[in-house]
Amino acid sequence: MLRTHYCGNLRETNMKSSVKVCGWVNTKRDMGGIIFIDLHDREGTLQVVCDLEVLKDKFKIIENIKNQSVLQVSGKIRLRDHETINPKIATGTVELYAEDCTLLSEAAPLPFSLDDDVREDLRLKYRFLDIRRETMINNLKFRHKIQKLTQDYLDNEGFINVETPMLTKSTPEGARDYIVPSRVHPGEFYALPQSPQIFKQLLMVGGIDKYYQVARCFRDEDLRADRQPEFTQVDMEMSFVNQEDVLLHLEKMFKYIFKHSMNVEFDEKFTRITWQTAMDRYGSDKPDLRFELPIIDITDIARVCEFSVFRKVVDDGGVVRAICVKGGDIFTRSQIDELTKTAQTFGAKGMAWISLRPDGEIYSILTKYFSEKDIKAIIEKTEAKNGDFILFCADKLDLVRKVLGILRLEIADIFQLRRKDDYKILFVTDFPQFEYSEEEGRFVAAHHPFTMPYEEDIDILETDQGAVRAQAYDVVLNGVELGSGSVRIHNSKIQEKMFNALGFSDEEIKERFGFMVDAFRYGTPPHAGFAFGLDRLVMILVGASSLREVIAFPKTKDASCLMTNAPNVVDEEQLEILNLGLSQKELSLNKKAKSNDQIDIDVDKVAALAMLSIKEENKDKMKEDLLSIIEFANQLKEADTSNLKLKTNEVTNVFRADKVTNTNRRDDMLKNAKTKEDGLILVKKVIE
RNA sequence: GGCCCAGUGGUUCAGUUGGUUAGAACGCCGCCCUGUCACGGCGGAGGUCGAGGGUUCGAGUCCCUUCUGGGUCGCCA
Repeated sequence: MLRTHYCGNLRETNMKSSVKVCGWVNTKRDMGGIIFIDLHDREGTLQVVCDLEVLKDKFKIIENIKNQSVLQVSGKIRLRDHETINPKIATGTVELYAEDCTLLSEAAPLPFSLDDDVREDLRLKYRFLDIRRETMINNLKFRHKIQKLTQDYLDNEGFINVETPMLTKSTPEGARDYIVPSRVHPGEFYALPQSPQIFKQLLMVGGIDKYYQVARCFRDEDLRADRQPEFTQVDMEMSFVNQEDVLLHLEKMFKYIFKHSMNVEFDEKFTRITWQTAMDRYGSDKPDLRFELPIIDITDIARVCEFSVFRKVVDDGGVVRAICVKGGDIFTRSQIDELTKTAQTFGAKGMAWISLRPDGEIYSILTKYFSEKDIKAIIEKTEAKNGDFILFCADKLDLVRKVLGILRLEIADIFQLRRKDDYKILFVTDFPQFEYSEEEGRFVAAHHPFTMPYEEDIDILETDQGAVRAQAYDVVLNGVELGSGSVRIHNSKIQEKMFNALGFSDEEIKERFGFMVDAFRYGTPPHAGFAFGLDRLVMILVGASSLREVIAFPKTKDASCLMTNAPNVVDEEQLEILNLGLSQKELSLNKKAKSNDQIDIDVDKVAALAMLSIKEENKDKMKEDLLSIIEFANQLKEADTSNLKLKTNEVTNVFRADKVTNTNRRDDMLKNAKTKEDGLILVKKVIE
């Protein structure tokens, strides 16, 4: 047995017992004849006392031990003298008096300190070390807890955990898919699932009745702090339920999770608001209700006011809306400028405002455009009092909603109304069934094409698509969309209408989800479901500002992995097996000449790489350098370096910086490069 | 694809209107120390200032290009 206890779990109750612990050496305090070591494992830190008199020969192991080495220590747990108690650690009242020790693994100096805040790229490159930090371990532990609580809840409610395929078919109407080539079927591809949507519905047809899965999902879209290309959803589906049943289930589930993970209880029922209300009152389909700050429509006042800018907007079919900020008169000029800048960033032409001074004076650039009557009407409508600040946005409906929605959040931040330990969770219901896609010039499914519209809206499915409301709902926590779900269509006739409304031809229906339409002919229960992003929930609950803090091995902004260097180039043989070829265009577009890939030295390839790394407009300028690198590459060739591989950025560096004149640098690179083995880039000649 | 921010020994940072040999802390290496807990003391090594080009008598500092990472808009049913 390598150990009897975790370091972090030892307490006074373990006094005088013989224990064996293993862990990483966090710090060493060497007093000469006695050395203190903070030994750390996932449960915490324990002070180990190493006495020369006791350890004898083994003492030199401790004397020479490097930070972060892995050490096994056995000995007795002793109570610390009162004055040597360390209140900063949980084990602070005890210490391990070492009787024997073994160095299990020596550690090289770490590339960064585990105590410092360190550059993101370093953290990701050495993620295995980054995870060793207490906060990361705690985040992952917490994530596990949330996942387990969710599963416990669903298990208890009679849900069955079923796995669905990762290699599957492209999902309709969604984000871009990650695709996987098939060796057996040349020229054909699987898609990685964006969600198990279709499969879970087919499980309902199969009679599973209540299903859940902690499912990995993939979307090939650009990343954000709260968006990773692969992420985890807790996915569920139920048969013989309506929307109300699902919402009650979700409410119960989230209350269970919050109670047992955060010790947070929600006394009342979750707030429910319709999408329409959310958009009008808060300018967002995921409103943050930790504060109110509602958006107020003053279009009617604007229509007849004396300010021509507002009037014109209204005449053109736009709206004018306002936010009244209680106590907003304290805004400084630069804060107002910031708000205006935000409004403009999101497309507003400007941001009008009125400040009501505490003494009742009205301060605004609008005073000269507005009549006293207008201002009075606005103050009345927005219920503004002395000391308040009213800001306006006038434009098309969508833009006004968006801009005021964002300003609302920014204002809340100024007043620090978005506290991390405050949790407001709500349902947004009655999403529109369709939204108009400018890009495609047609209505597309707002949720997905299997979403059930309200009964009373079925008649207008094909005639007034913009007005159809779906039985679709989101769960929103503190302004973040946690997840969404819907009642599904289980009636072939309605499904057919839906496809028609979306403009699918019979051919397309058959090709894209023929199997599903077919399956629904054989007895489909009414069903509905939901899925929420596990990563996002955990992120919010641990108070992190990026998903990377709660995912063990996340990707960077451009969806690559700094640790493994994925994605990378595969060799020609693999491509051949898959019957894949890369076109010239792909080669120069997909930047396989990325810094971390490596290449065979070949005159053409080096030249090609050089060309790839230069922008078109700079090519003439760089021509001379290009000749240098070709010369350099030739020299390498003559030097019999057929197995030589270099990092591509090293190659470009050579050609840019050294121009083959710095022989020391070149020799260094040769030495360095020979030790690198993997990687092969297929760059064809692109200079013509 | 657009916009914004950052890049200075291993790490975190400082670096004045452009001006001697680029500093500090931690870490690392060597020596001393039997009650420390971010131990302490003495000594030492370590830097193409991300890269290239330009302006200048002179660039870490100004300009252009480029790489890397982050944030954001578009995008994300």
